[in-house]
Amino acid sequence: MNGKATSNRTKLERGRGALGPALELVHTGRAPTRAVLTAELGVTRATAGAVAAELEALGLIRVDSRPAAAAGSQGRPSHRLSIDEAGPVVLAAQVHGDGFRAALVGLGGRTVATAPTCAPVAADPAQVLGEVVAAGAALLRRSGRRCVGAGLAVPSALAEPEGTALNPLHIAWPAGSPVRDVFAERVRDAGITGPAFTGNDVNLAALAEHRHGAGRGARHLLCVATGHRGVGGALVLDGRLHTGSSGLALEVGHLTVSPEGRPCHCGSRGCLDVETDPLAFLLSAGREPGPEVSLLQQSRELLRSEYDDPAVRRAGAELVDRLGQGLAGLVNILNPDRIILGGLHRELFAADPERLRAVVADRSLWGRSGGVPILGCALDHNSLVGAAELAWQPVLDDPLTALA
Amino acid sequence: MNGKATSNRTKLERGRGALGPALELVHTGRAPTRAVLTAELGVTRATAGAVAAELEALGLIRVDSRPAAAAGSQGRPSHRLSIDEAGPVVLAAQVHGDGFRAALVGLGGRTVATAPTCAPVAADPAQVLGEVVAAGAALLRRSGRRCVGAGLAVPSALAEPEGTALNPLHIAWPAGSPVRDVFAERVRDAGITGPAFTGNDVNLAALAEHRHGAGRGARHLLCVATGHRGVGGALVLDGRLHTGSSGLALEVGHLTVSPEGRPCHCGSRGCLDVETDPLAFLLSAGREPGPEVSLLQQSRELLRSEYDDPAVRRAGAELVDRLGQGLAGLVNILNPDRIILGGLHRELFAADPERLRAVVADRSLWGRSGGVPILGCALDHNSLVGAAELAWQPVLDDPLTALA
DNA sequence: GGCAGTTTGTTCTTGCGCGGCACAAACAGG
DNA sequence: CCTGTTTGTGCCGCGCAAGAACAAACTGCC
Repeated sequence: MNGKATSNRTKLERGRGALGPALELVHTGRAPTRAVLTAELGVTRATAGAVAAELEALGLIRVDSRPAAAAGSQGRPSHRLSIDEAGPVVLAAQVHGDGFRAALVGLGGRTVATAPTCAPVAADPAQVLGEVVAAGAALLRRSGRRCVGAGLAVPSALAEPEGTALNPLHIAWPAGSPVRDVFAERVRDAGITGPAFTGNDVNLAALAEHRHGAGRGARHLLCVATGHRGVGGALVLDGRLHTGSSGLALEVGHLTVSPEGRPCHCGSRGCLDVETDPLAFLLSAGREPGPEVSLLQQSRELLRSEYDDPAVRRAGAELVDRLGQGLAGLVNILNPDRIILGGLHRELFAADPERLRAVVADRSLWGRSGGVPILGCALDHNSLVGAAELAWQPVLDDPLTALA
Repeated sequence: MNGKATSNRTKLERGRGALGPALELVHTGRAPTRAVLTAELGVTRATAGAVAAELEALGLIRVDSRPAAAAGSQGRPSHRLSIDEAGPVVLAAQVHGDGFRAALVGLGGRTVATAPTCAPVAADPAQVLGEVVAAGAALLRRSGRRCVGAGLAVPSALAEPEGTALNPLHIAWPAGSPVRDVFAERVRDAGITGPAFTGNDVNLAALAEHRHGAGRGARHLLCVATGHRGVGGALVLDGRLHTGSSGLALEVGHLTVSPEGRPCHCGSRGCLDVETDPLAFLLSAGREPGPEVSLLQQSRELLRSEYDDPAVRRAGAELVDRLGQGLAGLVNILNPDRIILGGLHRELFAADPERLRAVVADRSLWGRSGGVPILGCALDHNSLVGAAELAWQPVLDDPLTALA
């Protein structure tokens, strides 16, 4: 007993520097066993063992002594690594046009508990954020698990480093609301431990897809999505979100994709925003948008149930062509190695994948030689999971300090 | 004597990990003294001293024991750090439409020796690169200094990771020429020690400006330049060139900047390429481009000597407006914290800086709140210096290994 | 000129993270 | 049951850097 404790002490004091990278490997599913961890970290088995033991001692991961399923290869089977199901969680929150919601998310991007969506969103950010944090705090109390931080996804560009919402979309918040500070304050007031972070929803969706979804393994990942009105973009470079020097990067909505197109409030014509969002789809298909459900839902319904209608089909093809034009422009500038589409763009793409791929390849320089892989997003609630990623980041960077 | 040698040994074996960062600080002029180095590295004085001593022992920098000029502050003056003037150099080479040339470049971006420009550029890359390497080798022999690598700047996008020239501009090389391999081979054959690198000239100019020129201190630096025909772009993110996943990033020439504009070979109209290059300027000013000197020289001459002519002035303003439109589009996507212009764009900007600044601020989202600083490039031969940076990079990353 | 105060350089000790090695453990196959 | 292979563990030592104590070089004041 005593000897075991002593050896544990020894282990605990080793491998501090590699702790973060090791946890990130387990977190993103790239280190299923200790042997793989050893190889991925490029360290000795002794160091990897010490690191894994310390992460286990911190309650973050589990090291199975007996490998459940024997690996097909010969030699001694390696210990299986997994996220500790009883480990800490983070509070993830999202505000969007249809309401707001809170969830608890563990390591590995696993949603542990979700509160029902609340609607509508009041005009006062402080009130809404207070309610969503309260919902999260209730989930936390019920779960009895430790909380190490909180993340919030908002449908607005955020000025960096202030964290004020520049253009809240589909919610009646005033532009310039200090959402980052307000959220942090509400989190603190609710007695939730750990730091609080706020990010743009499309950026966070991209981050989540990169770590746990359709973007895994991509070096330069471009995400483009349209929800209700307008188009959002995000870029993950070498595993890190690129938000630009003041948080305004990837404002892709005003790329010109149709010189003769619809007028846009920006003063130009044929912007991606007004040519490829759900409203543009409905108008192109000759439908009158109704007020009862969201434009996105109406568009989805149209695409699903009336795709036989030539007008709908033609409208879809038109939007795909415009979207392809915009993506090609982005490809020429950013040269990503993968593109992920969200919202209506994902559905349009799914309806005719080859058309979009062809347009992008045709309009981008040297697109013929290869072509960028295009995929639909693969995660449910990816903005929520992305918000959780923000909160997990300090733990991934330095577990010892973050959990101290 | 013996004691001194022993203490030197001790110093030499310390501070290995911080060696690269320290050299980079001196290289980029951010560590003029040992005290500043200590602060920038965030280490103790002892460690910084050991690092500086080892870099001096490697022949890379010099540590002046007596500070030349007393600093205005009180306390003991710190030892001055400088690049060792007798230290190693790298071979830098550049090929462009008007010829090719070789130079020797030391640390700190200082050009040590330059061979005269040779013209014209033959159609065979192997021949041209053989000649330019031979010119560099001659410089090396004459200088008697140690060479630790070679870098080449070419006017073409390079496919990564192959290093083949995709679209050689203004030189009669076949598309797809394996310039990186050919250059490396010629360098090896000439008996030049150290690895050989090849990059796009605009990218390398951006890198040089970031480290030694108008881009110093910028986090996200965007460079746009026009030489003879077409427009090139480059992006430095957190000190590293962003070339995209296959080397094709920042192909900015086909951004639409004038929907009703001139037709472009890409099939579209009003591309940045055909609207803002020297040919566009001459045509807009109503001048017939002559064959005797380059389009860039004709444009510069026109701008310098006939700026009183209303037609020239109007043409300049038109180009600035188009360029501003393109830059605004890039700002919306990349959100850089500084923009540097090269070639004719620099001259047009210098002729009326406020006009371009106003257009960019007006056309970019939230441009009013701040506005991106725009500057002309500040370095002579920035592509050449950038090519040298490529060759220095291994030394900056790990001096001990690179010089072994 | 002398003295206090400040900043920097140097030496020595200490700690600790990790590589390397030897050995034990767990599997497959003959 | 033995061999070969792969993985986990305990132990040693090395290299890197922090910290403390001291020396050195300069400013400003008396």
